[in-house]
Amino acid sequence: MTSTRKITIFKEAARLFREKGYNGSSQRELADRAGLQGGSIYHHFSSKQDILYAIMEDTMRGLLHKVRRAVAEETSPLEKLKKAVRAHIEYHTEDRDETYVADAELRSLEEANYQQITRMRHDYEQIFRDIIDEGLQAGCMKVDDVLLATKALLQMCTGISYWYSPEGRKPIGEIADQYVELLLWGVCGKMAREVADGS
Amino acid sequence: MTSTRKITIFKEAARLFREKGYNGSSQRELADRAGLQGGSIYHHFSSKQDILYAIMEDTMRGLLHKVRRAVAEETSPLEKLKKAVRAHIEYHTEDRDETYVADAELRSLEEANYQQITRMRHDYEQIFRDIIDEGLQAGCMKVDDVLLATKALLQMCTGISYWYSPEGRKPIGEIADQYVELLLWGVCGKMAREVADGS
DNA sequence: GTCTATAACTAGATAGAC
DNA sequence: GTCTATCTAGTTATAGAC
Repeated sequence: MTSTRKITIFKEAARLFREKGYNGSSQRELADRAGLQGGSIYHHFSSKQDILYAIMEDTMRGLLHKVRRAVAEETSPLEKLKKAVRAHIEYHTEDRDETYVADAELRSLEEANYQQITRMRHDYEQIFRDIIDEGLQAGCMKVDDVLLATKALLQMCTGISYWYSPEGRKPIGEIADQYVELLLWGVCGKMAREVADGS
Repeated sequence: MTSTRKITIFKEAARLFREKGYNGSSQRELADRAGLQGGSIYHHFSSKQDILYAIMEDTMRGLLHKVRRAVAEETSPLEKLKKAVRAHIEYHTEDRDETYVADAELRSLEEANYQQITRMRHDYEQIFRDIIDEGLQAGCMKVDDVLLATKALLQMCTGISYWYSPEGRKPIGEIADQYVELLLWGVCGKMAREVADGS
């Protein structure tokens, strides 16, 4: 992504696709928002599908990178999970248009692109699955089905990009903290923990 | 929904919209799947948007009805939450095409329809918000922000309609049980509970 | 690198025969 | 109640001027 024009098209596409969906967005409206005429887009991207794929690929690559880095700093499964979830949430609030599109438009990808992005999504989920596996072995976590717990966890956190707004009442850090608390302790666990702690 | 033909179009539309999205689905393909010619659809529905609205309205009404009934049987907040979540999950697996569309195509609704469905969604979320509020007051639940917890909870459970398949390895009842466990206790809470119980 | 013009096609919806 | 034929408008993408 060298030229600034290409970046503008990329960002405006993410915003437009988020608002109206990939199939509900026309190349003309995208061009209009990016400040050029319809045909000019094809100098920067070979097709509308090409733009969608760029958004998806960039997002998955960014997520993989950020979460792997966050996890690498830690050794305990609990700290790894906290860091991973925070990184996931930060990315989903900072680049919320792109992550929303990456999450909602899987079905709009053509076959080859779909295969590639699905592979990256699988690698991404694997990071979380591995952490929970470690947590079970270390005895600090307890779930019946790791795959199910991973899906549930990610769906809950990904959902933030559906409603989060930077103008909202709560700063990102607080939202992330509360999601971590919910994931670790649920709506009841904190009571049991206080009993266990004798507080 | 009197005629069987209308029901067929309704069901096929839910399936098609789920697969390709509202804007990615053509009236002709829908007609084809429902076993009639393009123009014939307009004898049963006045427009494509009308079909989408029917799916959304029917789904929200069904969810409201089912979850309210489930909650009405119980008095304790904990049992209410369990029943409500199970009802939500059951509905999302039984009518997974409709619930998927109802969840994913909000942005494809025209203004007046959007307002109506958003109102129903608000009422639906209110049921869960009220239960958690009761739980806090009764002292059997503990969360920092009820609104945030409600959103997180529903997003996690709604996500089931994105991956659930009736041919899958796990029966619905088991999936629902494990989601309830996760929501109540998180990935760590069950350890603390065992300590508290002295087991 | 951006423009205008347009080709080739597909969309939702309607009209009138049966 | 379903068909066929068709209208109008919008779609992605390309071509060639500047």
